[in-house]
Amino acid sequence: MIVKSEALSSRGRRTRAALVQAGREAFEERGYEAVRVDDVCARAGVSHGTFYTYFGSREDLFREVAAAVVGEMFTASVVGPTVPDDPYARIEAANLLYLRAWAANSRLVRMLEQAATGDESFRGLLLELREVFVRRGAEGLRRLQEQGLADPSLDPRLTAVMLGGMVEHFAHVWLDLGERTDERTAVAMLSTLWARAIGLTPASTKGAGS
Amino acid sequence: MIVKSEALSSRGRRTRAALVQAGREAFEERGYEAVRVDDVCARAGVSHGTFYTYFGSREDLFREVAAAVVGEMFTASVVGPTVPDDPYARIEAANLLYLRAWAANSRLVRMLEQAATGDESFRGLLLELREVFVRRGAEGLRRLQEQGLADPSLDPRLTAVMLGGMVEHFAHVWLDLGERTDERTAVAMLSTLWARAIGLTPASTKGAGS
Amino acid sequence: MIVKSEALSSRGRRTRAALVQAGREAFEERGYEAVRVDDVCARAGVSHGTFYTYFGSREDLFREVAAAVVGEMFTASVVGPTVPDDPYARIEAANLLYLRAWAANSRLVRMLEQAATGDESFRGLLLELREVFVRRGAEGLRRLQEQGLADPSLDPRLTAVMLGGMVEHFAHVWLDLGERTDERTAVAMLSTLWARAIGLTPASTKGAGS
Amino acid sequence: MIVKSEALSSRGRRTRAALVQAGREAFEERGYEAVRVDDVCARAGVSHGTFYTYFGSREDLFREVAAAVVGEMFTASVVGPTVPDDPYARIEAANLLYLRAWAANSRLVRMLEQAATGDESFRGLLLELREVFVRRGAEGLRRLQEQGLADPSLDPRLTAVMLGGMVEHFAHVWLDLGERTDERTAVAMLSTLWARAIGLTPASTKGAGS
DNA sequence: CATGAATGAGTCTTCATTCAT
DNA sequence: AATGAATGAAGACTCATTCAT
Repeated sequence: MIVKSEALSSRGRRTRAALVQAGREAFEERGYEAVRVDDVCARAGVSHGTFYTYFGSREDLFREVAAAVVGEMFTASVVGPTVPDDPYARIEAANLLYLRAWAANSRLVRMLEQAATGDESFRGLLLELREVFVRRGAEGLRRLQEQGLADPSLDPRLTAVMLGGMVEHFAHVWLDLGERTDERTAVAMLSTLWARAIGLTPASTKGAGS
Repeated sequence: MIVKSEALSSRGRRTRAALVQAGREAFEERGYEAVRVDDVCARAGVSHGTFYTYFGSREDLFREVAAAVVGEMFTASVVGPTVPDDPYARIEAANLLYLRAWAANSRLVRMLEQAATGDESFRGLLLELREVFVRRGAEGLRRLQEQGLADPSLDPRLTAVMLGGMVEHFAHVWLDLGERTDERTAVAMLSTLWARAIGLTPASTKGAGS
Repeated sequence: MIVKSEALSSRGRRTRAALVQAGREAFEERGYEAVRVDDVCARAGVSHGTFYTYFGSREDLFREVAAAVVGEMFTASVVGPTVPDDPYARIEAANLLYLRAWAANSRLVRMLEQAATGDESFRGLLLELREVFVRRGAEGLRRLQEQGLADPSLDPRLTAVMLGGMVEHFAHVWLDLGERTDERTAVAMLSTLWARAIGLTPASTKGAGS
Repeated sequence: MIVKSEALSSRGRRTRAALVQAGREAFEERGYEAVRVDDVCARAGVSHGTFYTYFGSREDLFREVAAAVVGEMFTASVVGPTVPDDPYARIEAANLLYLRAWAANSRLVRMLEQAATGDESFRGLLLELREVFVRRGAEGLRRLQEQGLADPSLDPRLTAVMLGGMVEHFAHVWLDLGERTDERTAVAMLSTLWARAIGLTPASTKGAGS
């Protein structure tokens, strides 16, 4: 049972939003299983009875948080209007956004993965999230192939899954596991590897070593 | 409190091993948090009380299981004695083992990652696991660089982190999230991308598209 | 705290009546303990808060509903002005009304019995209800005894308790437990048994078998 | 989830029996809804965790108690080997046992009725209980009819439902609602009414008034 | 060593009731 | 009068862990 915001007074909307925000922070900090409904309530400054006015369970809250996160990732990773002309620069721009999107929500996406293990609806959300990123990557590659700038023999989808996974995974290693690099170096490196892997032709594929 | 096998009678050793095996299966199937001590005992065919003869807690059991898994991954991923001469073939051989190692234990490693979130010792184990794979990858690259076969400007460690992550992540996507490919194609693709990314020079870098 | 109708505006009276009616339906359908104040409010189309404008608690509402039911049963079971001359016909007429009265409120009277277990005031109401029916039955019998139409050795009160109980109980079995008969047969049978039991003398005591 | 006695050690059996007994007393005293699992545990002298070793819920416990009660009623109401020759005496003997059986368990049967409202399995148990008593009554009547001792036009089942209901209901009124009579008078009266109602012929149908 | 009964801390969840608007 | 957000007491249930046998 989830009570949607539209059905609420402004006070209700505020309380609900506070719970979602508190939940997001709590999940982020402690992990899904470790979060108690009461933790969330305390953080949001409401009694635990109030929680159940808006959500039927911790799972319902997480569903909401996860949906918000996925939505944000979609938004945040759209390459803006000023697309560079240079293909390599375009890859780099995409990777920067891509890396930031995953990095910003690394913990929560991991949680979503856990949750997806036992719940079909979470699994659906997760697959949807991946699919958007994969499709974008695949389309980018296909365009380059059509322009004769990338190896036409590569399967766009599989390539996108793999190289996209490289970025996503690096975001996790970087932030959650403490691999030490600065963003600039990371993006340069990811982009170099990506560009070379797809056989990007122009001279723009320069080294990006340490 | 963990009672080590060495201190036990053969009957005790058998019971203990049954618990570890049962725990491993249970964790694999249901995830860390969802596994009850009783589930493990039932699966192992012993009473609850017996569990505490050997392990102080569910966490202790998981520690043991995780250590076993990590050990197996180390062993399983060592490229055998018949190393091919061809650098690309070497990369491919390594990727095959690498992919299989991650795929075989994908779920448990994910669990270890969760556990690492809240527990330093699990974090240590996880970092150790990653470090071994990263170091191997980095050394392989360094060797190629020294032989003038790979781009010398690439930072070996960071490259290994990223490309290794690509393989590891693909194992997860492939097995846990149902991305549909056969192993042969996957390994060919991963190896192609890897080889190109590091600028492997010989003609051995052939296409591996769909 | 119960706010009586007299003290209310006509709008208030309407709201109050809606709550009583909704409560009656809810109690009937789901049983006392299973009814939530919110169910009643939803059914009455008012907010929870409003409930407490009129009633201090669910118990207060039930008290009101029970009183209404008891009142109706008193009214409904009064044998009308056209009393038949024939004693058997009179018994039959009374039994018909009696059966209908209990049948119409079977569930609510059962609830009242439950409530009476733990609350003196409900117990009082219940005893009052029974007493009215018992007294009526006893008086009927006494009149027949005085007229020499019924066995004078029967204790009127105890007989009324028992035979009245037979009717009341049958109403319950019939409606709540699904004993299958039609009303006509049931009334004929109850009346036959009743008439014979009190030794009603005239030839009017005809059979009423299947 | 109910753990059956057979699967338990003698200590377990004792604990389980204590819970059933405590539950029975608690239900009897306070009514189904008012009984807390903790009440039962306290009464049985065990922690509330222990309760769940044997029963999955309060409902499970009640199911067990109810089954025991129904079983006892079956046993207790069987007319012994020394059946009197006289039909009236037989009716009286049966009514005595019948009245005692209902009286001894009046409260619990009422509870079973409540429970039957919302749960099919309880409803089944209740109907089974009633059916046994109804069938016995009906068979007794049929035998008398065959012997030419009772009105052959009466439908045995319906008659048994009604007259049996009279006894059952009187047990309730007598014990739970405080109708004041002694057992001897009650049984005499019930038997007289019963005998006359079915048109028992012999002279043995003597008055039983106050 | 193995057993399984017992324990009780920890959580979730419900719902009657209050109260500011 | 009516609303509905907020409250928190009350209870159900789970499960890791202990311990007597």
